[in-house]
Amino acid sequence: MTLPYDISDYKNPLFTIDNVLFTVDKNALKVLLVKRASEPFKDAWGLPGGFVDIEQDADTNATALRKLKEKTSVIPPYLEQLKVFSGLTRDPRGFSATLVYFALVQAQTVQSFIDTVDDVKWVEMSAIQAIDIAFDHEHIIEQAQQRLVQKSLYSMLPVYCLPEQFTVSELKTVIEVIIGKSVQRKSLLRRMEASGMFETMTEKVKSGGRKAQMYRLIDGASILNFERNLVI
Amino acid sequence: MTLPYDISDYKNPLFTIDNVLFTVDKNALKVLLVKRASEPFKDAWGLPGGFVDIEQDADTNATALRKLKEKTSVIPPYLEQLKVFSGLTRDPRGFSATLVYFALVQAQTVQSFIDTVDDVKWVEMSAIQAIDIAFDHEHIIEQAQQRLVQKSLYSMLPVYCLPEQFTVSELKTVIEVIIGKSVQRKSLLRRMEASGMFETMTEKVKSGGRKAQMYRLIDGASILNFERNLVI
DNA sequence: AGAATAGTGTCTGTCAGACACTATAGA
DNA sequence: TCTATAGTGTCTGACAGACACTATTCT
Repeated sequence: MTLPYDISDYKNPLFTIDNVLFTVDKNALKVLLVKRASEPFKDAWGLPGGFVDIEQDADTNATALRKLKEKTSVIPPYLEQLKVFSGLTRDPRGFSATLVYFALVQAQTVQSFIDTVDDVKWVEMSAIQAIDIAFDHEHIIEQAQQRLVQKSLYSMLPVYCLPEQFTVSELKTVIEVIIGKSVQRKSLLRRMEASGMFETMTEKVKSGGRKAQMYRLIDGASILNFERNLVI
Repeated sequence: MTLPYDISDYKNPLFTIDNVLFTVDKNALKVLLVKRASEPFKDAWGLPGGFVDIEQDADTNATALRKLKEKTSVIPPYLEQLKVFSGLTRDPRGFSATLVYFALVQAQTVQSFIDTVDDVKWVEMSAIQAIDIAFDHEHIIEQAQQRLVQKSLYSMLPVYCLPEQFTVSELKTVIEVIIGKSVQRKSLLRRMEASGMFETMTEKVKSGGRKAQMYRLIDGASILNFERNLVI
């Protein structure tokens, strides 16, 4: 089928994909940064991303996942669009628009891979200011963090920073690290029960005191949005 | 400053902007559609949008507003990104990505302009299926509606479908049309008071019974997100 | 037994829903 | 006065926060 159109007829803006991949590790929220190998901002740290490969990627989600897999060896269990950042001045090459995705992963599953390369690293959010960050990526990371905090107040999104099986206390800690405030264990349990998203394992795990019940996300369960926020 | 890059080095996807502009008029939620003047989908109805003009638009928001102004003569008081829809098959010209914005406007302010042209019209959401809609725009409109409903449960966003001054009953009606469920007047008043977003006018307005208090958004007040949803 | 962590019972506070009540305006 | 709409008072219900209490495991 030949159509009388050609993409190159239009002067398209530079269109890219970037990812803000978060994890919680050792009681800190961390973001994945990549050392830029080429200009602009060569040798600065930036978000993992790149151009859509229209031969290879079914859609922009596929691009985001492909780029994340390249840098971490893993497909993250949670991915959603944050927003598009655009403008004339954010990229020295001219008008650009970058579609930013926001993703979560368990630190453990990617740590060993990242340890083998030196152009990819986890950076604690509290240490971001000290790093030379490319483009407007620092601003983008802030926005992504705000979204993560907000969603963690009305959903169980933080489970994606945990292994498949986890205890209530582990979930509690991850949430507290993300939202920066302590949460009542009781409130969490009520929500876990009400959501119907989780199932209990038959084995319990030792934890320094009484053995803890293990939970896991039920296969295919989608993240439920609660009708109230946790109170900050 | 010359850099060793050229946008045309990369085979960019087709990148466009589309708008889902909603209003509430005569107890119905309506969306603005435009008759397509050219292929693909010539003569079908679609969302108002087009290409970024990198000479003219400061960013993609500017593109969205420019396109909306072209079709309605008005800059809508509320605009936010919905999301990017992308893929190989959604546009016959090849891989495409469209950044969709979601906007609200008061029906009155644009009605007289729209009446003068015949390629722009408001369509009731309940009548969408009966219309020949271009691309995946019907799917996009559904997603936008879901977002509008959701946000209307925890914010006063629907005020942007009203004139500058309005009564509690008017706001109540607009919200009920959007979320498709009745709301307690008392709940609304509590929220209006608690939000601090509104101020009362000194004059009241007649309404068939007792005169009603008029309210308006305080200048520069931003939309507050409540911590609970209205219950559906 | 003592320390540490897991888990429960239950009271309070906040705010949405419900709905009866009062207030005011026009016919 | 009757009807229509505006606006208030106040009870209930859902659910988060607080925190004391019990349970279990290890040393």
